[in-house]
Amino acid sequence: MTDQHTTNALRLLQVADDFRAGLASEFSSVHGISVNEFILLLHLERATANRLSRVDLAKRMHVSASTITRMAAPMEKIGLVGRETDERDARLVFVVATDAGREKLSDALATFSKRAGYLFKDRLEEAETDQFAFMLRRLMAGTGDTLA
Amino acid sequence: MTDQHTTNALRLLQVADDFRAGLASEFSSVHGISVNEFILLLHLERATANRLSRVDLAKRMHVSASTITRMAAPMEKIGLVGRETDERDARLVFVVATDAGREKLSDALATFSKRAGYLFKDRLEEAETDQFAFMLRRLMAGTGDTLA
DNA sequence: GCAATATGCTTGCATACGCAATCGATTCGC
DNA sequence: GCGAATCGATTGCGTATGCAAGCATATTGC
Repeated sequence: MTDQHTTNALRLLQVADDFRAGLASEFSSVHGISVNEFILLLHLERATANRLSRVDLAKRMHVSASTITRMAAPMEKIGLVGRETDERDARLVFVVATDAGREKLSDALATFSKRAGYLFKDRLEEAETDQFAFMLRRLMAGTGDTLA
Repeated sequence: MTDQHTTNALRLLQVADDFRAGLASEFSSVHGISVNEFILLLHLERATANRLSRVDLAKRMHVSASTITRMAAPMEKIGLVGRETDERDARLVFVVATDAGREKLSDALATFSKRAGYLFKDRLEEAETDQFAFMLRRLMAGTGDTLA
């Protein structure tokens, strides 16, 4: 009826949703940011010059460009990100991480790693962890501009 | 800097998001339902008597009870689910899959399986697929009432 | 038994998001 | 060079969702 691939996909979604839900709760109460804001900051950190254009961010995050515009606005207001323009192309508006933004990311990343530890530790052997990483990387093949 | 667990969690979210995004697109255009509506139907199918209370669905789906109320309304209107009450407890309102709902689920499940195939086929060996399933199942330990 | 508490569901309000239209800026065709 | 097409960003509108309040029903404490 349901083949192994189907089962795996269902489990993948389930595990990811569970993890994200727990993360959202702790991010909200401890760091005052959403998971998507965390991911936005993470993309900025890993980008050259700590900045990315809005459409670039949108593509990487699977959201629309308008979402980036609206997500960046309050983050600008509280000083997590700034705004820069391109000298060559006046259409581009970069989102750039500020020092406060990088610090917030660092704090949130500690929470993220802690919860990642909860998820994997005691559930996978060390060799399995490596193998899991290897398999996930292959599943991401063709996905450009990933975070990990 | 970022340990293996952190990397794996990031990749897990990334792969799941990618898969969900592609699925949402095809579900919307081909079957006229959202991914969450599909998952709701899937929960009903796997429940005894093809029905679940709203709070039960909410817990399983990581959404609030109000979301279930609002999600079920249009699905009732187009005949995918029905409404039943409990004789013992008048507070309970069950969401129950109709024949049309089960048929819709069956169609959507074919699409789901096809895309699951795209994701895993040619990327994991058969032995790895089994191992992936095994690892995912351990990662779900403690998560009650799963779909797979 | 009855008041107090808990539970299930719904609804008002606020927030997050996508799509389509729009505007300004750039690039292309010729 | 210049009009046409393209591209990046923003905004209006509709939809989806969570939280908190409200309401009806059950359960519990005494």
